[in-house]
Amino acid sequence: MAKKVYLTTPIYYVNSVPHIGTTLTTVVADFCARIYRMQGHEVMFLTGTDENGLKVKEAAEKNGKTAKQHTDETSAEFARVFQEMNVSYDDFIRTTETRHVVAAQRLFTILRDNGYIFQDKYEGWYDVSSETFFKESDLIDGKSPDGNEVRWVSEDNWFFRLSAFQDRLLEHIEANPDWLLPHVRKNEVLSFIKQGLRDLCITRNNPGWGIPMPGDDSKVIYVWFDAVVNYLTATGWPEGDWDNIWPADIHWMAKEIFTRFHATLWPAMLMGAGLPLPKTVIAHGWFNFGDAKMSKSKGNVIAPLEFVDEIAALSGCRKEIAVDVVRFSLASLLPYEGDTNYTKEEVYKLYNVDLANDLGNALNRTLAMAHKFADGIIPDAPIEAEAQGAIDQALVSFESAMKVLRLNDALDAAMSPIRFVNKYIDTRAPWALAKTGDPALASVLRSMIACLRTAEGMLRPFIPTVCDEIAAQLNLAPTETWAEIGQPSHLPAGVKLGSPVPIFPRLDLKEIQKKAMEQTPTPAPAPAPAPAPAPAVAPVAEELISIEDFVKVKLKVGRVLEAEPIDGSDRLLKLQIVIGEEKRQIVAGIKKNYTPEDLIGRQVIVCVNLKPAKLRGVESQGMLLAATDAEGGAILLQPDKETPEGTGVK
RNA sequence: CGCGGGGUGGAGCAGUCUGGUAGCUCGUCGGGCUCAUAACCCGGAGGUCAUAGGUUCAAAUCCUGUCCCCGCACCCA
Repeated sequence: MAKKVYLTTPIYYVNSVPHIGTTLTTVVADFCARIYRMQGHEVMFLTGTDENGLKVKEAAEKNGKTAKQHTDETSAEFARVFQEMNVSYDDFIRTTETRHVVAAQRLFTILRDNGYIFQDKYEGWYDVSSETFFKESDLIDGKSPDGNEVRWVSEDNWFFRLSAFQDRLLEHIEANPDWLLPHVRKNEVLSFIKQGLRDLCITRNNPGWGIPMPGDDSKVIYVWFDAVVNYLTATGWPEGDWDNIWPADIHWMAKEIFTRFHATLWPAMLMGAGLPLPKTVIAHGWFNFGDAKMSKSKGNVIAPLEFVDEIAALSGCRKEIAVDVVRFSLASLLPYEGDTNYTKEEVYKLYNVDLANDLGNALNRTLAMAHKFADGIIPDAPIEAEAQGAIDQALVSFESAMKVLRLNDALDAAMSPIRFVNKYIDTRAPWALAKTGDPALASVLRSMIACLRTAEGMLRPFIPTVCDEIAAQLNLAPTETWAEIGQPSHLPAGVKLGSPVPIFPRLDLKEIQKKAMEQTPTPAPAPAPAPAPAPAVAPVAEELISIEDFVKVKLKVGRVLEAEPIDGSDRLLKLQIVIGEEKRQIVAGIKKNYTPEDLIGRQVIVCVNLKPAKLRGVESQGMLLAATDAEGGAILLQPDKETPEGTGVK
């Protein structure tokens, strides 16, 4: 039996729900899975969730749930979104599953037996606030690179001898130029490795959640060390015919987990265990969201399923078609090397231009002409050389794009018969041929239909539902294998074509823009001169919260005692604030508009029950309330009159 | 000298590795067609390829310097 083609996405961290970026990675892998299946391979497509790590436990407890409840719920949400997005995964792994715990421990043991994991009394500088170890040479003026206090620690831990693999990794990269893709990323990895790989501390003290280290329950395996093993777990390793799946053919991911983990740590682990390396490791870039970075506070995070519903509602297309619209947009806007903008407006444009005007309309006009000039029957006539050439070229371009997994270029190739046919129709003008009774008409019509049939096959991995619809309107069976695309037998003559029904009703972009303007009151360039009552539409646009929700936020009056800048930060100031009896350290991003001198002695409003966070490694125990100016600078709120510190605010 | 990415017609990008007529999508202007979802097709205008220097017969592309922008540096695909 031929080895399966094995494709993976990263496992997603269960502390957030899937957004358009998560969906991008997963859907891109799905494109590949569907392409390989059509090309006759047996495919194993894996995705899943990463559920270990201390933060998972903390997040669960914060929400009053057990870690298990929390991970069950979030993991199910990922699975639901992927299913709705028509992602054809074969297995969904969760790192809390027994099979994974067993595999991770097993690999740990093998590496230890092979001498790549060693116990050491760790002695070195430890930055408590960022929970990171530093070398002597990393320290700057006796502080961590982030400017935090470090302390000398000496404790038992377990290390992975990553440094032992430096040369072998470099050799492997040199010997396999397309192992790491795209090449810009490969270059990053090369320079990262050449800087020197350090042995990695791969155990942590057991917080009661995580995979216990074999032979020592007081430690758990470091999350990243366990997470990458999932790719091996899902093959059944070390039992059964796992090597019918492993090695992975493609690990897909986004760029931030490429260099450090998938292009160095993971291959080194495999080398150390004597296991074959994945054949291709590839990272895509990020989506940005227009002017603004994606951030929850700005509310510009695109939730995939909501966006699907929105497209369906705006255009009137079916929801399953809207899913394909989003899939199409992900392929089309895929940030292969750099980052790229992903905005709803951009997707609407793609919808109209590529899907409605080009693809939908090409199908529509072709079917209409076939009915008008050939009784709706696929003519028995040769395909014109020009059309066949375009079809062949599309297949060739597709193939070469897929060699380096440029899915955006592959999509372009799949669309090319459509772009061709629109020109072709214009050049050959079937209506004119019909008028003069030109015998070429049958060939021209058949050529047009052949282009659509080709696109139906080639676009199928990207937009399967749309392609089903195209096949249905052509009254042909859906294309199943890549080999049949472009073959004469794939387009039987004499078939009675269906009637044209628009798949993508055009979007009225002007109307959408107008609506968007109404919903988002344009940010006032200056403070509004007249305190006009808030427009009635404003609360509708935002989610309403109850008074119970509001009072959860505990606000108090405080006074700034001390203020000092934080090294290396353009925005942050470290403040000591007195709030009644209490004194707190708060880190605030207000350096743009305030100097420390401005602040000392000043009264401020503080949110006192915000979860403490570390900013640049400095603990912040609350948040100052402030307005945001046009440049993103902060404008602090303060009581209108002197107020005793500690007074509640609501 | 923290790390990374980038500066190419009005907008968004490709081309840079492997030097050789500056390309794509949108917009804009003009024309064509009438089969089609006011869609489709053709053509025009618009670029000193950030900047200074160097290498070369030849530079957006290679080398050196300078300026500018963005992301990261909690978390995040």
